[in-house]
Amino acid sequence: MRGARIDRVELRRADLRRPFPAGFANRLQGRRVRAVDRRGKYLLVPLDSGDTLLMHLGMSGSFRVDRRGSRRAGSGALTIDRHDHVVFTLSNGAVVTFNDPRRFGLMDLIGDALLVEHRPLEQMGPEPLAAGFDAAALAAACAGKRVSLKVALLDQRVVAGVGNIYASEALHAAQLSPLRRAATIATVAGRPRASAVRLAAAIKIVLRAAIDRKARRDHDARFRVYEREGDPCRRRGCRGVIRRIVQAGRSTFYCPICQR
DNA sequence: ACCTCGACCTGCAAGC
DNA sequence: TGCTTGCAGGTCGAGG
Repeated sequence: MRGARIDRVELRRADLRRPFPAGFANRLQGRRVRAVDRRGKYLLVPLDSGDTLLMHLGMSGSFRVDRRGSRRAGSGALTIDRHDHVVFTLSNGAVVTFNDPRRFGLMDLIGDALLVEHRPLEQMGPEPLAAGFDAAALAAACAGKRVSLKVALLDQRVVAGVGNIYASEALHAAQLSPLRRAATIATVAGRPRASAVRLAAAIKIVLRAAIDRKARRDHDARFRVYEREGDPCRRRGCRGVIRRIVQAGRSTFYCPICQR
């Protein structure tokens, strides 16, 4: 998409999680894509018009890229799935299709002046893989929080982009119980606790490893705790059995032996 | 201001 | 086979 012009936008329904904004397709058509960025779980596509296309995949959203004119069996028409909701046709011959069975995804178009006031973006915590994210930042964000550590990690204001799988994975890597109050890793006397140091490092390691696996298209990815209820803990020397609990309506997986 | 809960949707697997 | 139930990678508004 980067550098290309958006020649055509086809909306195959009127809404995803929310309605598309007024004039969505018209405001996109003919515009050039300046960049394709990400902040937390949001995709940001600034355009030459001064608008930014804001997108979120929700739970089940995905993009597919087809090459116009590429050979396909039978006709030259591209196949359309019933959950293909938006089709972008680009000047470089690419056709980018947004598919989302559950429609928890989101597309919005926001003028740059208003973008800075966009609530979720404005309040979003630090990018975990950026230099600015460390034990001190994490500890500060957890200060005074009465929620559990697991629920705090899912709060995008604490740290950006950590979802339900990697919240559990990071806590296991840091050997911290998901049930602890978030405030228990907060700063004492100006210095982050060892638990905050471990958790900040674990988040980075777990996310980098996950991105790596995806980059290598390794679909054999094995989680250490996620979806492993009843299975043995994978920590060396630990004889624990992975447990599943529900926190804030979401599944949490952890080892009750090595996570404290 | 902070927190928890249910709602929003469809698809799939397990159990009966 | 066909029904029901529960669960799924995420927000977000209502209400406590």
